[in-house]
Amino acid sequence: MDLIEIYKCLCDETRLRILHLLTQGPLCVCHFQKLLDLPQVPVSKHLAYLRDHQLVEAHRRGQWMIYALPAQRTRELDIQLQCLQDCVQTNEIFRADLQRLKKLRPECDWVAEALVSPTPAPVSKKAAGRAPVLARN
Amino acid sequence: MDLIEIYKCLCDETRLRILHLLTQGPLCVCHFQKLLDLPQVPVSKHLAYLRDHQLVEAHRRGQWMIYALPAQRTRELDIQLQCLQDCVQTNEIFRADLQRLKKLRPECDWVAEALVSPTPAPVSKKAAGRAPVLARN
DNA sequence: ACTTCATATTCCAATGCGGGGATATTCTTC
DNA sequence: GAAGAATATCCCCGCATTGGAATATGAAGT
Repeated sequence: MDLIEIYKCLCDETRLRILHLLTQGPLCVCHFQKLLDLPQVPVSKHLAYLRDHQLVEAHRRGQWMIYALPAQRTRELDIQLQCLQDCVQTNEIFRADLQRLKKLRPECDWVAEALVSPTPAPVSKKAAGRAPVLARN
Repeated sequence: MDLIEIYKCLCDETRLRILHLLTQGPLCVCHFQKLLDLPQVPVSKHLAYLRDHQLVEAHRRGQWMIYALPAQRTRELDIQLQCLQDCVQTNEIFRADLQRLKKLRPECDWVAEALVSPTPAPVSKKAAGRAPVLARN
């Protein structure tokens, strides 16, 4: 049953926050590290979990992996994402996430552009001028 | 976070089916045994799980425990239950559950009445004439 | 080629949950 | 108060999931 898999993805706070952030647009791993204030490994694992269950899509651009909500979504997923939006409005944690995302915007806007670029080829360093630098793990 | 607990309750197929059935009205344990075709222990356990997380309420009436969706629901729960309804429309398993429930109706209508009865005192055998008899475990 | 950055995977220990069997509890009836 | 019906709880086992540490992969720059 598809629906169960969706709920399994949604029943973890970190994954919920990730999905919620993705409703605002694509992001890459390093952004999640900053936004969620978590080390790289758990972030990667949660993204892998979501990817394995087709709740997100991953696209490589150079050394970055860009994560986004799937372009084609099942009816269930669409409904659930909308529902999540409704539930989350009044929640402190998610509101704070949106605030942090707003501040991080200039640093991660290139992601959305890189994603729509017709050539999935690596992005040149210049184009990705705002590439983030993060400490290991 | 409240929302997470709700999702944890929803991420099991049996519990989803239980909640879905309850949206049609209150039921007691023996009905779930029949409707879900599961032994008593797992049914009781899932109901306990849902009860512990306040997704359902339990009311004793004589030797029966009647389970129902909570009279007072949080906004999140209301939204999620509505969402579940939407998602479930096209699903074979849940449609089949509704069919079985329809057939079982004469046998479990007394539950709803017992629940609204002003005196939470035990129901007399006569009033509960259709009381079910089930094999152990 | 070597280094560095970004990200993924693997290994391990801990935990939570589901199923089954047995048993306990609560209420009703006789 | 003893028996029986409805339900709950306990114990044990297996499995999925999670976090941390270490390591591997893949791409870019020099």
